[in-house]
Parts: sequence; C-alpha cells; structure tokens
Amino acid sequence: MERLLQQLKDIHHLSTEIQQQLQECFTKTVLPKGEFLITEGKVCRHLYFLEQGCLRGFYNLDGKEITHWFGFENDFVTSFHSFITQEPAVENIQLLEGCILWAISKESLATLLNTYHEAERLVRIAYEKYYIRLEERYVNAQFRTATELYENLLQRAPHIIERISLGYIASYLGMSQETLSRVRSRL
Amino acid sequence: MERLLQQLKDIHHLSTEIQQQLQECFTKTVLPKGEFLITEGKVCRHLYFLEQGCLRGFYNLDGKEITHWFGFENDFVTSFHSFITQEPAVENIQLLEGCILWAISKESLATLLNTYHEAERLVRIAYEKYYIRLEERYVNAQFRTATELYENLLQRAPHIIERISLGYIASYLGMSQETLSRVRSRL
DNA sequence: ACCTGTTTTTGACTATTGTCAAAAGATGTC
DNA sequence: GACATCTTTTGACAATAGTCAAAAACAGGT
Repeated sequence: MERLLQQLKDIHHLSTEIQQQLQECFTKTVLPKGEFLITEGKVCRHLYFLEQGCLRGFYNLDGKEITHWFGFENDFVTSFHSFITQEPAVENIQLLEGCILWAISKESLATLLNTYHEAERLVRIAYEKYYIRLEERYVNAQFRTATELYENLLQRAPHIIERISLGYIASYLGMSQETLSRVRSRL
Repeated sequence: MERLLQQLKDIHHLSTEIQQQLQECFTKTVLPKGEFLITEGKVCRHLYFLEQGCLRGFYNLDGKEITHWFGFENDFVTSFHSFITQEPAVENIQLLEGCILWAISKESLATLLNTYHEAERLVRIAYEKYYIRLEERYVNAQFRTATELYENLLQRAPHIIERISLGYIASYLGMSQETLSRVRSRL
C-alpha cells in the first residue's frame, strides 16, 4: 500500500482525508505465475496497481498470440478499453511472475471521483503519463528492420529484455522468435 | 464554435457559465493546405479543435517521413506529448486541406481547469475517448501482410482511404506506396 | 483540348523475414 | 547425476515486401 500511495503522491498532492479513503478502496490481491488477470470476452470491472511482479497484455489474431504490452512494478494495469466502456475485453492480461496487486472496483473509483474533485485531477494526470508512455512505445515501431527494432528496445526499455523471455519479446516487436534469436547472435 | 460546443456537450453536460467561458478561451484560426500546425523541435503551446478539413501527424526516421496519425472534423489535435510536457515536439502536424481550427492556449486551459472543477472531468473523459481510438488503431497493426492491413483499414476507417492520398496511407500502414498500389489492384 | 505537374501503376530484381523441423542449452526435480 | 520440460539457437527454403526506374493516369489551369 505504501508504494501505491507514493506513486499517487508523485502524480499530485494528496490530502490526508483522501489518503484514508484510498486505503479503504483498494484490496490486496496475490496471484501466482501464469494466472490471467483479464480474460478476453469478459468485462473488466477493476483497475489494478502492480506492487510486485510483471505481466503481459496480448490478443489473438488468426490463432496467433500478439503481445502488445508489458507491465512492471508501480504500473496501473487493466484492460483500459473494457474498464472505461464496460464492454467485453478484447485482450488478455497474464502474469509472467507471481504478483502482488492492489485492486479498486469501477464503482469505488466512480464514488471517489464524485466525492473528491482532486481525485478527478489525479486520474487525468495519471492518464497523461500513461498516454505519453504509450506514444513513446509506438513511435519508432514502424519501418524498421528487425535489428533496428531490437536495438531500439535495448535502449528504450532494457528491463524488458532482461526480464522477459525471448518468445514474448519477439511477439512484442512483431517478429518471429527465430528472427529475434538471429538478430541477437549477430550483436 | 457551435461544433466545438456540441462536441464538448457530447462528452459531458456543460453549465451556461462554462459555455461562456469557453467561447472566450478559443480563438478561430484559418490556415491553407500544406501549412504546418506543429513543427518538430518547437514547443507546442496550443490545443486545437478541428472544425473543417483534415491533417496528418508525422515524424522523421532516417530521413523518411512516417505518418502515424490523421485528423478529421471534430477532432482535438496537438502534439499531446509536447503540449503536456512543454518539451519540444518530436512530430510535425501538416494540413492536408485548408482548415478551420479553434485554438486554446495551455495557460487558458490551466486557468479553466483551476476555476471549474467540471472542466477537469471534461478533459479526463476526452482523454479516455482519445485513448480508446488510439488503442483501436494499434490493435491489428502487427503481424499482418500488406493485404490484411489494407483490408483492416478499409473496414475500420474508410474515410481515410477516401480522402487521403496513397503515399500517406502507405506511410501510415508501414509499407511502400508501390506495395499498397499492388495490394489495391489485386482487390 | 492541351500543357504541366502530381499521383498512381507496373516491371525487374534483391534483401529480409517467416516457416518448419531439428538440435542444443537451461532449469528444476527426483 | 540423470530425466523431463522449457527455452533458445541453427539450418534450409519459400514468400513477402522494398528499391529503383519508367510508364500511365489524373487534375488543374489556360
């Protein structure tokens, strides 16, 4: 819980009142490796804060799993599309390690936003930070050779390379595992 | 201005007070085809509402222009990264047609957000809509052949194909103009 | 209808990457 | 230490897409 509050404080000042309220809204969740946090087709009713562990978001395309995102410590995770619209999720989120998470329901969040105007600003600023990271991920994703894509990732997000297994990274970069393996052997 | 207010009302209810305030904050801007709204390297101090016309966002990669986004009527446009962080923009936004835009400065927006708490919610919800469109654009962007990418775009955003010239669409889909031309001839 | 400049199409060739299949290397457990 | 399982590497071949260059189609203006 300390980590979560600290992350929120980094975004914007928090009154003691709202801090107490937050403590009540979030529930600790511990899940083992391999488990699914979000499953394709189900509506996603919670937003999670990831205290410990890592996970991946992926969707299916012609029977192939496409990893489009990795989550690590201090990230807020959910299928944002499904959480916002309350339509069934098109993606899955799977734990790549055992994880400690803090969950808040859509309803609790809505109540929080209606009660505390400062919470509204908190969420907006969190979105901005999230959006900027998303943008950085996609700039440089196009028109590159496998080698360039890998070198770019190595600079931009070495923690992904250190921690995630080859097949998932290949899927994330949009190439086959074999190609990625060959790229690596050439460096 | 009517269109802008209507768009905002679609997002969330507006009090008459805030409507008047909005009228004062936005400035009408008319620019000819080819002009740049945002230029790489310059800090972007305005957010625009596009009433009429269309435009493209692109960045340079090894001397090649990569179009990553198109804007049409009723879109809010800017280099969000630069506008939010006030760092120099990494992308350009160029008008593909003559356009009518409504501009609001970063300062005016900040004042608005501090004065009217409901504006805070307005921006958050606008972000959510924007984010969802962005996500839809990138899902299905990977692991596909040129033909599939084009067919996907045809379904998802036929207005882009009808209105934008071949070279820009090719750049947007991450393929050469020649390949796109061949794909089209096969259908 | 004609000229001019721009956009789109076509052709030939090359390079990169995907696919399938098998081998080699790690990791964990008994 | 040996076995089973999972991950990574290597090899051979086919298919897809990029590049360069030239031709054709289209649009706007006179």
